[in-house]
Amino acid sequence: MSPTHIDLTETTKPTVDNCRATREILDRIADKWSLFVIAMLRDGPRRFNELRREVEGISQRMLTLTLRGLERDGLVTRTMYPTIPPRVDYELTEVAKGLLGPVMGLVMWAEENKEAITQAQKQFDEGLESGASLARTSFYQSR
Amino acid sequence: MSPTHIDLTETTKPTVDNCRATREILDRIADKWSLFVIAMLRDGPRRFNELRREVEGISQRMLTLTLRGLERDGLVTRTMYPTIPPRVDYELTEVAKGLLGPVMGLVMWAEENKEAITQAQKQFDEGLESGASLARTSFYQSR
DNA sequence: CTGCATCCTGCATGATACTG
DNA sequence: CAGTATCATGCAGGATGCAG
Repeated sequence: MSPTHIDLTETTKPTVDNCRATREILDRIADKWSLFVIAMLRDGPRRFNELRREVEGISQRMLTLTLRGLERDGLVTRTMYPTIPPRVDYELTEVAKGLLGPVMGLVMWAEENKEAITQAQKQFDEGLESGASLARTSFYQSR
Repeated sequence: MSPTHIDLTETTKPTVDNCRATREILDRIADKWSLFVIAMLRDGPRRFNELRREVEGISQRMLTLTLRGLERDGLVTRTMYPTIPPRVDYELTEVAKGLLGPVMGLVMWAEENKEAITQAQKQFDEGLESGASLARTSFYQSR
C-alpha cells in the first residue's frame, strides 16, 4: 500500500499501465465468481437461492461473500422483504450495468471460442511430449 | 471433466447458465494476471521483460506461468530469437484479439468508475459500524 | 535476457453445522 | 429461505537461486 511514487508521465498509454486503482478494481471483479453473478443478474433482480442454483457450483458461503463484495463496491443492491420465509433480492446498480457490456462480451467470446481453446490446449500438451529438446518438462504444465 | 449431463433445455438463457466449458474458460482468463497481460499486448508484440515492467507488480514466476497458460490456450504466440542475449516476443493470436474488445471495455469501465467504487466502499464500511442492529459483524467484512 | 526449479506462506474456497 | 460461524485445505503467488 505504500504509494511508491507512481509516475504517470506523458509516456503512459491511455488506459492500463501503472494505475493501481484500476488494478484493484479488476482484481476484485475478476475473481472466481463475481463475473458470473453479475452476468446472472443481467436481466433483473434475483433471489439468493435463485442465484445459488443458477451459478451452479458456487457454495452458499461463496455466494454470500461474493454478493457482499459486490454490494460493498456499489455494484449490487440488497433488498430485504421481512416476510416469512424471508426473501432477499439482489439487483445490479447503474454503475454495474456499465459493466454488463464487457462482461457479456467475455462470456460470449468464451462460448464462441471454447472448442478452439480446448483444441489448442490438447495440441500444446501433445507438443510437450514429442517436442523432445524443447523440454518444457513437468512442473510448468500444472497451470 | 465428467459430462455430468448438462441439461440445455429450451428454458436456458441464451448465454451463461449451466455451461461448464464456458465457466472453465472464464476461470482461466479471469485470474489475477491474464487480463492484464492481454491488455498489455493489445498493440503489438512485447518482450518478456517489457511485460514484466509494464504489468507492474507481477513476479517473474507469475508472468512466466501466465504466459504459458495463455500460450497453451492458444491466446498468445511465443517467438524465440536465438540471439545473444536471447529475445522472446509474445503476441496475441487472432482468437485472443476477439477478447480485446471486452477486456478493454472492462479496463475502461474500471477507470471511469474507480472513484464511485472506492466511495461506495467507504460508505458501506461506515454503515457497518453505525448500523447497529443490522449487525453484519466481524467475519464477513473480510472481503 | 529469459526462464526453470524449489521452498514456503496465506488466502480463497469448500464442507459442514447452526440460527431466525 | 437466507444467512452466520468454524474448521480444514489446496493452490495461487512470492522470494530466491541457478542455468542456457
